Amino acid sequence: MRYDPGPIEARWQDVWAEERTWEVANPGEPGAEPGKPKSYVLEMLPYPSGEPHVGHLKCYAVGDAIAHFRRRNGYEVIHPMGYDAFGLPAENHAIKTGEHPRDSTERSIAAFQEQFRRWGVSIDWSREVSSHRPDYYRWTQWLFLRLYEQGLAYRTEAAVQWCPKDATVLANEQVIEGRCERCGTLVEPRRLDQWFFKITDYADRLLADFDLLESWPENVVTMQRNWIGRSEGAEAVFRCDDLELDFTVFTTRPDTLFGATFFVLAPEHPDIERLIEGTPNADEVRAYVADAMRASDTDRGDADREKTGVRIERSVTNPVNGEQIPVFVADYVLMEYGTGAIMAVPAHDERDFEFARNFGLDIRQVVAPADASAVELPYVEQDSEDVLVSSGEFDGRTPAEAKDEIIEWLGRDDRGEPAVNYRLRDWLLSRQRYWGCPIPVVHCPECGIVAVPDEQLPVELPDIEDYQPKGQSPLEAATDWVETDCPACGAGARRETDTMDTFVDSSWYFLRYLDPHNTELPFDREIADHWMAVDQYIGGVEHAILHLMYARFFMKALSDGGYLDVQEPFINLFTQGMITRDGAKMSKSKGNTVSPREYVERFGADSARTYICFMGPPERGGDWLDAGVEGVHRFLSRLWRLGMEVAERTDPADAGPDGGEGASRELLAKAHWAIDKATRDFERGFQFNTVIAAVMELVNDAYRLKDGLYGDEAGGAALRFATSTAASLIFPFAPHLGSEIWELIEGGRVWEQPWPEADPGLLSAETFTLVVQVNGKVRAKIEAEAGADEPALLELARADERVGEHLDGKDVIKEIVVPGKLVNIVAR
RNA sequence: GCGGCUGUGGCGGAACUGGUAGACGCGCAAGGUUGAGGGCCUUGUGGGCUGUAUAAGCCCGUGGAGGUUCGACUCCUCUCAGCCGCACCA
Repeated sequence: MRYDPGPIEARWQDVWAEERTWEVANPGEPGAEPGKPKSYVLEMLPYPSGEPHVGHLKCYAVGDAIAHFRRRNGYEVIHPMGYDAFGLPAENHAIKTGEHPRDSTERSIAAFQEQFRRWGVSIDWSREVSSHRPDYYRWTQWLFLRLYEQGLAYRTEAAVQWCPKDATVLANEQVIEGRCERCGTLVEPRRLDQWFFKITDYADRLLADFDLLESWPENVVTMQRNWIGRSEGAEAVFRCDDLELDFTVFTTRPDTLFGATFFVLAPEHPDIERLIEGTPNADEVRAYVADAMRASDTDRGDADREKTGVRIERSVTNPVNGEQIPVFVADYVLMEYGTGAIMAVPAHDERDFEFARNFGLDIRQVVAPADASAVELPYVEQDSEDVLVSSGEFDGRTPAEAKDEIIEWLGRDDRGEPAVNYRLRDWLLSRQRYWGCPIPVVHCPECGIVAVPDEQLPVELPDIEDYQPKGQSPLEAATDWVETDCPACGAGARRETDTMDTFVDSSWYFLRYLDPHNTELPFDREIADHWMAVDQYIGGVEHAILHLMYARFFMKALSDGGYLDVQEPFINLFTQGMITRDGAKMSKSKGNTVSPREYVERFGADSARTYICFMGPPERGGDWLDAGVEGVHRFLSRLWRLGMEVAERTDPADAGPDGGEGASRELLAKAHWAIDKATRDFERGFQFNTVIAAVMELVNDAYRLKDGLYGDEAGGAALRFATSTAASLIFPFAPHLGSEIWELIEGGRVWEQPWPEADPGLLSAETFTLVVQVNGKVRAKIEAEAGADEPALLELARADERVGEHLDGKDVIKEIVVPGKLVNIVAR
């Protein structure tokens, strides 16, 4: 007899599909269980492309284990699934093949559905959504309009990052080292009208509300903090008297204002032309600016690059001391950060120092150690003991004191004020692409931008012939669709042809799952408030910044609009590590991919899932080894055979598991130990590898004791209990086999059973192994009675022959006794 | 440069609040079952040394160096290596 997972898995999958086992009802609906606490277990929704890979298998195996564990611990678990179906890969495929992205996407979705069912993931399929379907994106558009009404969506001309290959605008987050995240092409700047979400309005709340989270990986929080990049400091006004032009700069070091010896503008700064007009080297400046604009962001972003710049024949006034300081344009100053202009303090800033050295400019030290000892310039690191020098009335103040005092002093006559600056930019959400959610506005020559009325939603994506990007959205070609009437005045108007960034779609999908068939609203507020927030979110770290921050922003914006209560969408976040093959990231080009389908067919879904959870802590990555899957498959086979043999050999009428001695007692104790161990490790978080190891130990012991290999044989009741317990504990990882063996031994459905509880009476043994140390080194292990007190344990320890040898001729200085554990005798 | 994480056998990894380092699995080895192979079952498996019919014993060992402690993979200081994120952010 041989364990053949195929028929077993198919059978249980049919049961779950026919009986709709994993569906849960909303409050007030038939089947709702208001007595139960809710738990929203959610894995990041997949982007359907081809068929699922091992990363998906890992994500859903981990999430499913959590979902099962919570269900059996009395929670009403909502565990839905959907597809993030808009996006570039499908569109690129369409460009190449001419196939409609909808067709390839639907095909892929079918493959994902088939695999998820085949994996036995406990999904509530009645809540399935896909972002590309009109009944979903209708609500994406609806939500966009609500944000628009709240003033959180706006359109403006902006210097954007343009990918020439994909012919589209990219968000900051999609530009990696100056290259398109997707295709690696160097990004170019362009000025275009673009749609933005005002995420910057929420910068402080996005920071503060980290406090509302229970458990997020530290590194994700840190990444978001850095991305938001809040810095406190001051704005100070440097005036160009010639032109009566004020330049505000942001600085985190107002204490060094007296050391500002020159002033630098970013090449993109809008006032450069005014400044240089009529100056002798205007053309030289223009040439520099043109060069800088042409240089790629990668080149400009390189901190090691030689500092270049050009002098503008103007000066500005340092507000703290009235000094006229020279003005430069240099590309090390970025237009995107602060005001695009800086005060340069070469003595206390490495970049300014380098620039000053290249251009022979004054370097004036204004902060020095308290003992006035010489320091090497630039002196950047601050010490709280430092004092200001050459700073007029502020000499002798510490930098911290000086910061506040100088800001206040400047503030008195409007030369400066405290300021907070962020690295975070507004979210550029428009894309000049076809396969996305249309932005529901029209452009009317009379009324300007007009929102499409709610009752006309969805603005459906029209079919087009040619997907090739041409620098504008391919939707421009759908003339019948583009030309429309203004909803406000009825005059001829044109539809917006940009589509939304797919991150908009995925910023609220977890709300649609809650009320997926609502035709009046994206979701009912009461239902959303019932299920939200997500109690456990699971996904890859690659979404640490983008998706997770956008969804947090959406939540806050919707909450401000009164659409729901929750501030933070994901209370607990778990980020899984990546599975590699031969130590390398899997990729089709390397040919080292692992096809879940192949392994599921060969070893069964249970083996593949259990292996993934057994590889190691799931937050870490791991290298996929065929031998590892085989090992887990061997273990599941052993469990299956154990079940078969026990079912045949024993009888339900065998005496109950309460009694027993010898081998029976030992096996029962092991089973209860495994229950206890598995439960504690589950509750600790994601310690799946040790949960599975505990079940393996139980199965090993059952094998050892069933035939009385080392003494007497375990009785039928003990064997039955051990076997069904193993099935019950392995169920969250291997749901099919767990169900099969449970049914075989106990009858009924294991998932309807509460999670087992360990019997404390069987957990505590009558004896324990006393470890005896002499001077901290283990010298003996003695069986001792569980309740033995300190003197008794000491006596036992001293009576040991080896211990005696090690104590021989020595004076005992100290004796440490940890009851139930060990004795340590210190002797000299 | 800044921030975060990780270093334990041949490999993946265990070790809860300091108390038997190496659970469990892979690999490897031996024995059993089998016509053979596979499969399955059992046993062994950190390194070194002593010892032996079988035993057993001693020393070393969690990246490295110190420290705290009766006792350290675990706590502290310094240090090395690797991975990830951000990076001219004023």
